[in-house]
Amino acid sequence: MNDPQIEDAFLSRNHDHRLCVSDALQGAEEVCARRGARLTALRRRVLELVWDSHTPVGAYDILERLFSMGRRAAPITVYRALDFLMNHGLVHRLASLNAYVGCGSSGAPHNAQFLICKACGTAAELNDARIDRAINRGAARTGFTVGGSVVEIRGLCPECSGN
Amino acid sequence: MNDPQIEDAFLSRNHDHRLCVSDALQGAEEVCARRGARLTALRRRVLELVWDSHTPVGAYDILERLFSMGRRAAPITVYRALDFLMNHGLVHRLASLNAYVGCGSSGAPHNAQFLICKACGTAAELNDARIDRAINRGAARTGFTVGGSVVEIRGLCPECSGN
DNA sequence: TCCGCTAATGTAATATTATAACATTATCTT
DNA sequence: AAGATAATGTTATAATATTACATTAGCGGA
Repeated sequence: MNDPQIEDAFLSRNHDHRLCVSDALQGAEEVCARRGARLTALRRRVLELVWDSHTPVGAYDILERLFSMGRRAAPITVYRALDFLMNHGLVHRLASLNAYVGCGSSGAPHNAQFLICKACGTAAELNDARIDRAINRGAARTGFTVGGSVVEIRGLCPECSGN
Repeated sequence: MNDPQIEDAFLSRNHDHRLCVSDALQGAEEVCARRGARLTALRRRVLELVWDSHTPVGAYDILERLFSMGRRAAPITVYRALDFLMNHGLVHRLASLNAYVGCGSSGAPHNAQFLICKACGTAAELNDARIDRAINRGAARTGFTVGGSVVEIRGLCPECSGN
């Protein structure tokens, strides 16, 4: 952390991220209120922990962080909170990582595509209608009726691909 | 199994499947021979068990079946065989199911899309270049460099969607 | 306000999937 | 046959997730 440019980038990214987290939490409050779903303290804290991480977090990471915040909890507690959050489209699960990320484009449960950087570990949500369309068409061609899809793309994010 | 039509379909499917398995094994032999890779008895048996199943199988299912064939084995044994088979493009892993399927369009490791029927559990490999293209373009638009992708589509296969 | 209902969380145990570390055996090369 | 390498065996354990049942918290109606 000696290069001032890197440091700046880091700080501003951190700052952005903090904003992002509070936005996400506020958004979540609203979504839940609108639906009469209860965003309890525990669920809120789990959502916060998911957002706090710059990269997808495992359920047991969340568990540890709860511990370090002084909250004793069992795995099931975390999984239940994550289930709730996923049902309300506030969090996604990445099957290829067994990990969870906050959902930005929230409001309802939905499919999305994820761009997972194998260098820095970040997972960006894509939501590209063209990919969905290609999937729907490809499936339809074989007579398959699409319910939902898991699309997780591994590679290098713009920052890490050295451009 | 009283409807003769269903029975016929089932039998012919089974028959096809048996053909399929022996084709797959023969193909695997050839691929491995060509590369100087050793398709040992164990690996061959694991591949056979994967193909024997009409639906994706878990590593521990394979383990059990090895036991029931009189072969005592540890989990790691199965995982190693599966690793070998995946490295040679003979088997795919379905991340959303933690399960494995035989690869038909074999010859080399590659990405593929999977159509997973939530009614009968079958997983069909798709290999649709248009989906790949959509993914590459969608990713490129964000500056992301694609290494590989996991595409697992859940829904109803033609047989199960009642058409 | 209090009762009773439901949803949420706690608690304990365990299932399921996967890997690490090191020993032994088989196979290939020379 | 000896030595090198690849494959498998053996044991233990890590990492992820769920089941079953008990308790607590929050809500709506008498």
